[in-house]
Amino acid sequence: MDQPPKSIPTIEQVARAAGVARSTVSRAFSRPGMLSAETVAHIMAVAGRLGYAPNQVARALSTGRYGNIALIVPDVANPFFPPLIRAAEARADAAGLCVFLGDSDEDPAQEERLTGKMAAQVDGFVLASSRLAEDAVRALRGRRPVVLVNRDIDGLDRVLIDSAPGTAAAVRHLHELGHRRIAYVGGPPFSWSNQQRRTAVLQTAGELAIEAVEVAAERPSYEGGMAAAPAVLSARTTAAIAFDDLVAQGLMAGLAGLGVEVPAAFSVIGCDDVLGARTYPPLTTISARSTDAGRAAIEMLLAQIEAGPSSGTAQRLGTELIVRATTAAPGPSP
Amino acid sequence: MDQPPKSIPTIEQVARAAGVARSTVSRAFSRPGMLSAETVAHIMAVAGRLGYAPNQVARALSTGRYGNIALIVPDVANPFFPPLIRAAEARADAAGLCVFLGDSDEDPAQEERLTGKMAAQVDGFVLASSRLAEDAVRALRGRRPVVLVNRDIDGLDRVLIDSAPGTAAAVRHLHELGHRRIAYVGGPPFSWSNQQRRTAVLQTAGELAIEAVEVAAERPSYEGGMAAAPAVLSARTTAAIAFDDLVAQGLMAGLAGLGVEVPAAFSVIGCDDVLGARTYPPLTTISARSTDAGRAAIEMLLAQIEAGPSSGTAQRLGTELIVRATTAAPGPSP
DNA sequence: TTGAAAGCGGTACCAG
DNA sequence: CTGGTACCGCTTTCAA
Repeated sequence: MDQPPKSIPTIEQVARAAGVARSTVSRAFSRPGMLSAETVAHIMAVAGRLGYAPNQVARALSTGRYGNIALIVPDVANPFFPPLIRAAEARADAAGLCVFLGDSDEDPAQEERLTGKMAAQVDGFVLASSRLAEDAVRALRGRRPVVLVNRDIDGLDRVLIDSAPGTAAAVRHLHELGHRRIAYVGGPPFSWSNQQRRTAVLQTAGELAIEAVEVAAERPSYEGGMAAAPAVLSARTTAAIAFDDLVAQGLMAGLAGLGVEVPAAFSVIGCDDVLGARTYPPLTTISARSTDAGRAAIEMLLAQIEAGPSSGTAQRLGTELIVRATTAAPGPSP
Repeated sequence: MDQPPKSIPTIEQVARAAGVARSTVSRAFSRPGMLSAETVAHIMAVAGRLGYAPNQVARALSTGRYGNIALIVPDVANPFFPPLIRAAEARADAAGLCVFLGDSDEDPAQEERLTGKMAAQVDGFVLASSRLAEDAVRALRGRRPVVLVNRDIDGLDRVLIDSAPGTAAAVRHLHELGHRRIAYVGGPPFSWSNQQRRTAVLQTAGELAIEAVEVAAERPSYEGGMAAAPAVLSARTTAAIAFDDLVAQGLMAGLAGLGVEVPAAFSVIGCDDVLGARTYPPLTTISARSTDAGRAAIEMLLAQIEAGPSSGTAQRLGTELIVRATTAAPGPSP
């Protein structure tokens, strides 16, 4: 009983229904200013009634502009990315672009496959936390406009979430509370973000003349944070700044399992603010601005698509400390 | 010093250089079996020398097959969706398709805009928890293959995560623990998922002859759950099943704020298992299988793209209870 | 086995 | 301001 899917309306059908030429309909959509207001209104009404939308593929064929962009992330399920994706999507949509999403599964080869497949139908790429080798990125940007997020390659447009200010504020906050020996529970050693945070902790601690020790979380995950709890304690610290919120959350769980109360006996600070105030107690953390990053990346890409290859600008997004309830003055030593 | 991008070769140039017709070149690439071996070899050689590759967009315009699909979700940042998106992406990618991601922002109008924009460049749609009116969905499926996730429209292909078994198991679990009066903290009244969970709670409670009261969370969020805590307590229940993990998490926070310990004084069960074991204590919950749902949806869509419109199959995914640490025998009444 | 030509759905130039 | 028409690059009958 199924109707054969009635084909989607074309510009021709709209033109006929509206009693105008195809070119007029085309103009109503791309350059309405060229037409009289009534004509536009009439055409739009007819188009709306028919459920017409310009066919991007046909348009692309004739203009060489695709109206699509690609967004590649290493792992959609990592809570850092969804807000970024959402913001990028929204901004691109506002500019009339459709978004291809690619998940590289943290794998450079996969990322390269994806970019290759998509390059033929997009006007540009946003690569978030790209795992690609530097020359692969450069090669891609030779074909299409590219914007990087949290990856620092000279000569390319990029938006960098600079966690240094927030991290420094976190160390100061701990210092003011009275902590004199703190831990940094680190993430992936070669990650740009990790290096940045680590450096900020060490440097600020140095300036304040307090001790900072580094404890590695074998993986930047809840489990990794949990497993780091004993090491953090045995390092005789009274507070820890974690690579990200997940690690912080795991650390809190590990601490709780060891009978150490947060924040009474130990203070914890996360990073990225992906958990909101949803932990108990609510986690003090460093803002990540992934939403801003997503939007900014699209804006840079749009500019590049408009104006041609840019000389490669780095846009830095500041961060700050969000004090909630996992930090307090150091308690009696455990 | 940038070379002006040397325009990429077209089929026409290859044809001329090879001294054959365009159609012959076309066949060399799409149906080489139709040509003599020498012709093919010759054309391929010339094409190789010129660096020619068929233009996908032009090909799509003439064949009507795009090699793309669209996936629309109400909110990328809702933790239920990323695993689904990830799985769908992976499955589609394995089939050689690129995925457009759309975020409807919970808004039917926006969802309609997105589908309209994408319809002209995709071979089909997956609508997850679609907010579209039923006839809008039907209209869309009139134009393109469509698969629904967690939306039950007769005659359409759909994959439904059936939380009834898991929910029933949750009620039984509570009953075995000794609870005799429990609460269901509900979600959006018209949501298919909510109705299903609510029904399962009420029915199973009836079968076991225990009392179940419904408490509405004004919003299916952490805050909503938190705000429901007083109501849950004043209903004199000793345990609650929440619409989803976020609500459960909020409820736990609300309870903690009221000085009620979980699970000693009150038991809590979530739904969807989006938090893993990452709450403290780890949340007992009902599995959601969103990963399976994402993969299954793509598979149904592929089948539909291959074989033409289906008669509309519902694929149901079972669920089960995951017992962690937020449930225990009822404590002394608060 | 190969060539010629008619689209696919738009855009943009050229008249009027 | 609007209509007519030649493309965009490729696929696909239809003939030869």
